[in-house]
Amino acid sequence: MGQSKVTSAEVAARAGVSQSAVSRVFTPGASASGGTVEKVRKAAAELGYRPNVLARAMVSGKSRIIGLVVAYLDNQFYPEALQKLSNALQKQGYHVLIFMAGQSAGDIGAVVEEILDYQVDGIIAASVALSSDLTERCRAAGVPMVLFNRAQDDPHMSAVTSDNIAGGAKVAAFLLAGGHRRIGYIAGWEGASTQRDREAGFVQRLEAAGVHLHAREVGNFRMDDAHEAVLRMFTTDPPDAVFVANDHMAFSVMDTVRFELNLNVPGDVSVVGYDDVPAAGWPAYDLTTVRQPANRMVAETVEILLSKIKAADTPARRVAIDGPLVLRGSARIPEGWTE
Amino acid sequence: MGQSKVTSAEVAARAGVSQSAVSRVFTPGASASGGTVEKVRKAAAELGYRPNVLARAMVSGKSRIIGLVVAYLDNQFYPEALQKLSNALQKQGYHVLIFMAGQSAGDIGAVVEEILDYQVDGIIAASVALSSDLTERCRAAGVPMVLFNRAQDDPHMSAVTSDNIAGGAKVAAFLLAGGHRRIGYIAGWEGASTQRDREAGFVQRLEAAGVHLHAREVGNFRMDDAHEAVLRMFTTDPPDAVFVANDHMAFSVMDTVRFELNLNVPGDVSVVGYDDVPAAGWPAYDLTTVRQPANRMVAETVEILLSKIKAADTPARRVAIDGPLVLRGSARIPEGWTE
DNA sequence: CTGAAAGCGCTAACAG
DNA sequence: CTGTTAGCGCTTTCAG
Repeated sequence: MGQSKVTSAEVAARAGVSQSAVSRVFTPGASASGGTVEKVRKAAAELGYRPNVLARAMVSGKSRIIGLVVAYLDNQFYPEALQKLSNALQKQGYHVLIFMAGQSAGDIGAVVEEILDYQVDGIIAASVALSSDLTERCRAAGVPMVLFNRAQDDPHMSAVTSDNIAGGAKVAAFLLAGGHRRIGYIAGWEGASTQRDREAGFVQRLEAAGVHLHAREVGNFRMDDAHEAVLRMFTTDPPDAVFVANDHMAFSVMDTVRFELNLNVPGDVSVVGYDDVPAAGWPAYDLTTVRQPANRMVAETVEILLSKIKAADTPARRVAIDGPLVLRGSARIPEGWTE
Repeated sequence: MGQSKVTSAEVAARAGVSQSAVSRVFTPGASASGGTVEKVRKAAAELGYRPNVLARAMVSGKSRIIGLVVAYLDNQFYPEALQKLSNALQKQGYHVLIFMAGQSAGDIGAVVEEILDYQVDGIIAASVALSSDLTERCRAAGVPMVLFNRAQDDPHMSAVTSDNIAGGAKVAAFLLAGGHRRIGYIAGWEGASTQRDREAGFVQRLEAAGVHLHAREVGNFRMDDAHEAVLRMFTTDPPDAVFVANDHMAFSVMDTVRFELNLNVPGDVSVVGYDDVPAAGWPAYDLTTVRQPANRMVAETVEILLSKIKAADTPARRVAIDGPLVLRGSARIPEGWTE
């Protein structure tokens, strides 16, 4: 069968030029005369030649592969991000090698090693926390990394998130303005910076108005945990509003409140989420939520990563992008509220 | 900086053996004495050595990379599949290089070429149709390919789907048993084999009972198109049941029927979907649907692909896996119905 | 079992 | 601009 694998040498032979001439024609920073280019292109086309990316990677040291670590694809925010990330990178001539990380921290280490084995040009870690020796390992290997939708204390680690503190504060202000005073919070996984920041911004703003959190339960960013959490929260002295750390859990919260507790949303209780995933806009939920500006987050991530790839000495950047509170029907809207 | 990139030669030097000895220790089909293995492993550990996958790929001709082409990650079925696919492959020592395909057919060609450039060991095409010259191109390149959740007429092309014809038939039988006679169908994108098969199985079973499709509109597997489609379908002589070609559209259909048409589901109209994505089980939709057995589909896909990689002469296989109709609350359940 | 040697396909100096 | 010459880091004969 036609195991075609055409090499540059074969093209060279057919074009009557040297092998390196062929290489030059296919190398962006080229330098070949019009005649050569034409002859080579013709021969290449006839033979169906395409440069072997791996061989190129070996010698150039650039694989044009970006390793992407992801954990949960269940939360619709991630597939969306993955798609945008992949598209943006593709547009720049890079491709994404996917690594599914288990939740365990030890597991993550193995995953990073595997990534490094592929000589990736960079790593994007979405929704995962890296230990400091892991980040050190990457630095040692000379592979830039940027955290997506998660931040870390290490100032040398680039990270792109939405402005979770401001987001949490917005929700607090909104709920307060709506007249809510018995406000509950369903937390995400406590190891996540996003969870901590959303809660911090939220609580701070509440406290600033002299309002204390009425109730707090942990949902770990999981629907089932969120389900249990709401049930606990409503057993005694139910809140009149609940801020849920992400939309994914908020759907479960709304369903539980409506169909198990038989309460009306937003009549009996207002629900606000975070992310603005597609389903938040579906009429069945119509969830008021803080939008994570995925497009801008992706653009920033790609830009930071690529500049670090181009110049290793580019300083780390930590970006928190502001996202709007999207007003929908799951929470009472204060009269005259505008933002 | 510690651009560590340790090579096998360095390990060899430190271990006091030849470079090829190091290679053997790290090559599965090895053959090295216990002493050598130990010395090498020790030196490698001390230096933090790991074989360069790309270099290995160059000489061995096996990159252990699988190219995955995907189009829509909006339909939750795909992220789920991607996750399972990636995990299963990872378990076998392979990794997934993602390629987002635009919808245009010409675009797909470019994507496949790019994939080939990476010397992938195999290709999984999810939810995309390949032209025959493209499949020919892959065959010529000696790269096996299997279609996931989409089939093609070409008998030489391996494909894994659920049994869409049987699934469609199940829905028809169920709706008929429920006493429905004015049955509508919202089609997916007509270029998709899944769409055609689901409809064929559905209509055949209906016809067998002497029932004609009451109405038919096209939703293209898109929520917005589905929205328009339902609206059209209900303007005159509305159906009392609707089979929607996938869950993704079914959510839009349910929302439209409930919140725009102010009809009751399943009171006024039964709705049945296809896929059984996570959201179908959420109380807000509680969608009766045909389950696509993702785990088994993934297992089959991986198995077919890997055996083709191991032995190029492995014949193509076309698998259609049966999935159950999952009974929930969006459609009237016939009395005494059991399946 | 082990080392030496020959490349995989390509890019990057290096002289012309 | 072009051809020649080295390798990238590794696996794989081939002798020993």
